[in-house]
Amino acid sequence: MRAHGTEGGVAQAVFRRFNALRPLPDEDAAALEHAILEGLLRAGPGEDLITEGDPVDSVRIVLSGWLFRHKTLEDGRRQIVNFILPGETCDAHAYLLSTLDHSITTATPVAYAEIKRARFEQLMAAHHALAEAFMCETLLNNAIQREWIVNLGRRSAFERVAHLFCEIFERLRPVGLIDGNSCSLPVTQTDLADATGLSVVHANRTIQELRASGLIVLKDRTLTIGDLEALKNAAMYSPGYLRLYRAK
Amino acid sequence: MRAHGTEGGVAQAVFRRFNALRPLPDEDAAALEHAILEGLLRAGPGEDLITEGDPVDSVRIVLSGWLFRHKTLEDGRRQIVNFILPGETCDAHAYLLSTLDHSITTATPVAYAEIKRARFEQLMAAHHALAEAFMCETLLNNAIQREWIVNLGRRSAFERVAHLFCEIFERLRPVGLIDGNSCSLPVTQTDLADATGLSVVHANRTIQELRASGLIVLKDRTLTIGDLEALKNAAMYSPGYLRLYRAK
DNA sequence: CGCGAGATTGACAATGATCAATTAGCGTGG
DNA sequence: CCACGCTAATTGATCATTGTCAATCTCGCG
Repeated sequence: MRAHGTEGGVAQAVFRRFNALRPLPDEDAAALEHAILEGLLRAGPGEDLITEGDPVDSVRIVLSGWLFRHKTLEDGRRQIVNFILPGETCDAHAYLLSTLDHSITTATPVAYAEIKRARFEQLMAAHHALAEAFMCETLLNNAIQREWIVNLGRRSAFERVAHLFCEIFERLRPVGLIDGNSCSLPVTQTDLADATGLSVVHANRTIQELRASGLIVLKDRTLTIGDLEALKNAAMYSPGYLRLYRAK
Repeated sequence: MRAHGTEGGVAQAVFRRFNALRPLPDEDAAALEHAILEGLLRAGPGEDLITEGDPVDSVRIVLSGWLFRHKTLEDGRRQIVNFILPGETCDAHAYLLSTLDHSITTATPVAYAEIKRARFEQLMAAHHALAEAFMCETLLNNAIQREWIVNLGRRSAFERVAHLFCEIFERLRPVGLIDGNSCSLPVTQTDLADATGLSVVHANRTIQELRASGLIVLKDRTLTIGDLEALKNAAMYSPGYLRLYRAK
């Protein structure tokens, strides 16, 4: 079963994630792993993998490290539109569009696999379950984007930041990247501000409020959530949107 | 060429849209039109087509009328997460997920086609270009959601509302629903407020500001944009995100 | 030790929310 | 035809949240 990496291998996060989202037949998992191993790459922190307006001709699957999608207005206001966490795919199918509407930048050193469009399409054609799995991933991503819209439109600063922390924690869980009640949070407060639509100053004060209320500890790029239920309540977090996989 | 409805038929909006997004071979268009005609349905204004948490077992394609996707927090705060305009598809592939994470409600009387999952999958399997076209639609929808995140996170109230108007106008253009520099805007100010993350009162004041600055006329559910470029400038609108179709 | 990035603080300004009426438009029943 | 009742739009007054500006602080690193 090494083939689908349930117990190691560079693509472990990917397979853990698919297992939670939409389990793959061994054969499909093996084919994917094969494709991944063909295209291993690395990037340092702060590198742009894709810039808004670039044409896209491959699919990238993140094996380790964090990235974020972001868009910037003419006058410099920046909004982070999503984080991309280990095991996630940058842009399945995005090659169907002419260019990308946003940029993708690494927050940490990142290991990823690049699969060329032709190779990816061939893989999808040959492995139906794999095609469905990537489709599911796109749909889940969609659901996350919608929840971000709610977050920005209708939650207070306090709720927003709390919600983001809950979401990240729950997204890291299936890939095995939480450790007890802690997880890594390798981004600056500026990034958190840009993800929550706040100014840096206010993001900072909000984080301090969260600390003061005993809901989180955030230190040395590590987030610790003492009482996840309490944090979720504070965030008006509704669990549904991340658990959308079809039982069978 | 009646088959793909370029010049009439109930599904005209659908085919106009696909033509702009990703043109279909006649055969595929005919197959789609056939499926649409099999499943024609109507709904009155203010009806919920799908409610958050419902399982989804079909795809709905809107032939005429407006709907919106929305999510509501426990305490009643509501956020409209997108509008669904004529020619657009409610949830291609959504049946892959267990349940929907949001609700879809009609804003006006709506005519739509419902295609059952099995039928839809059969259609996709038989018509590759059709499958790609629906995929493109999902990706475009994704891009719109991201732009909404920027809108809510980084634009002022004035810019937000202006941006929403620009977007709606540009989305109605390919389906032939703009008339000179006017289009229908069949939603209440409460809906606009919920789409832009503002209070109704402030949404109202913002609309009045837009009127006072001569950028728009909004009366009797009709939006008129005197100078679209000026409105786009005021909105910090960047054109890229709606023009993502691949030239070839 | 000095530098630079990131975090933090204080003072103040501004955007947008809330509360509470009031007005306008429209369809219905008498 | 007109009063009533409803929904949507509008207004005024006030309050709260969040942004801006300008320092200062902390800490890892050469």
